[in-house]
Amino acid sequence: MDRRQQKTRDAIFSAFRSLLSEKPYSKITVQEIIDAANVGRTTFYAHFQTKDDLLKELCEELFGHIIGSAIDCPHTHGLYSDETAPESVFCHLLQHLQQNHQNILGLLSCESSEIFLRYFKDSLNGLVESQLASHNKLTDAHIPQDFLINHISSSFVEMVLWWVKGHRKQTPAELDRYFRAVIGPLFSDGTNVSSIKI
Amino acid sequence: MDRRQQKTRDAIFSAFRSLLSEKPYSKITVQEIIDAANVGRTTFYAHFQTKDDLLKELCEELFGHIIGSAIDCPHTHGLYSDETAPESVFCHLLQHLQQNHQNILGLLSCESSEIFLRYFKDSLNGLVESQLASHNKLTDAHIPQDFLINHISSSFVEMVLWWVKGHRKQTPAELDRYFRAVIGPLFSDGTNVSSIKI
DNA sequence: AATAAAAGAGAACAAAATGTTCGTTATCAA
DNA sequence: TTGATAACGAACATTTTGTTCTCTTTTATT
Repeated sequence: MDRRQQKTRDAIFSAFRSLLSEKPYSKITVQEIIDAANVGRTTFYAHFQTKDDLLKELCEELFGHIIGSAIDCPHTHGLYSDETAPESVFCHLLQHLQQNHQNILGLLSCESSEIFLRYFKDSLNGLVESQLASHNKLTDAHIPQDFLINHISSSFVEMVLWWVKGHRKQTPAELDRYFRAVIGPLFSDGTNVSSIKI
Repeated sequence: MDRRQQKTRDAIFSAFRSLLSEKPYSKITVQEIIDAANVGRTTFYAHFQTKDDLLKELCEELFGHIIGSAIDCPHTHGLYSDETAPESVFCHLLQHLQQNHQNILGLLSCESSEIFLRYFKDSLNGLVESQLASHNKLTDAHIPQDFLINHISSSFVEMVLWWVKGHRKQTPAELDRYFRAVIGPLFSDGTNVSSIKI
């Protein structure tokens, strides 16, 4: 790809994210974006059809990468840790999020966070589903599988939101413990809230 | 209040909600609202400062009422049922939602559902907090109280969203069972997913 | 029934934002 | 070096917003 294209694209993304940290998505105009990015109006519309299109492409870039890292990572094994698998997928995700990866947490706490959270949850659903399939330890009390998937990924996303709203006072390991405390009891291997290691 | 005012207000709300079921909030113009409501432009701005203001007032009317009904209802007792309290708060809420109360479920599944879900969750947080206070059976495994409140109300809201997206195939009682199955184990009274009555 | 006050209708308006077109200039890859 | 491509910038029609004005209808009160 032409260097100029990539440069312009990056400048627009950067300006857009900077604006998102200041004001809600709906209040941001194309004019503001191109002023901040220092590109021409024509250039913007050559890259993105609309402002919505820009937002969509940003989401895809961010969450495609973050979930991809969790799936590919060889250190993660299953929903939560045991002797053979020292690190849960979720703990890995939390660490990855905290390592300021393109400041994804900033976007999750911005005024337009709903948009990003929706993308985040949709991305997570696939991950959770595959984890449930490989760790088929569910206590089937006639609870639908997709209800559980939705419950688990929603809980994770909402926990991350709670975390960033509260200025990230906890470490990823602590958060992982909270998460296992509320999600762990749903599995049949005896893990219980009262037996969580602290 | 003058009948004309109430009539106009209702017409605008009604038109707005009808439009929300067709297209996302951001694509709805004031012109469309006043055309559908059959009121003049001046009239709209006499009632609402902006389109955002209209949305806010609609949310307040809807969720203020729905949560108020849960708090006031004498048949609800605590987070989940026992012999002396045949109906949980959440089951009552679900029934109330299903009784097509101003079609609140339609709004929770519309293209702009994020907005309503946020209001819904914020309203619920207060309710959950009061319930936790009166039923102080939490297993305190050094898990912050506000984390749990967030987890519970988020789980409820996300369950409702999952429900309406799946065309409401379950009854409120079934949903209540699902909810207690994933939330119940967090309490110290011995209720466990494997002991849930089916 | 008469009347003053309040509410709405309808047209017109400026301002802001959108998305497009065109000719020109700068930069890239070969 | 040179043809191709990307960006610039100015101008433009269009849409949406929010306001202002005059005129008409409805309401509550006497």
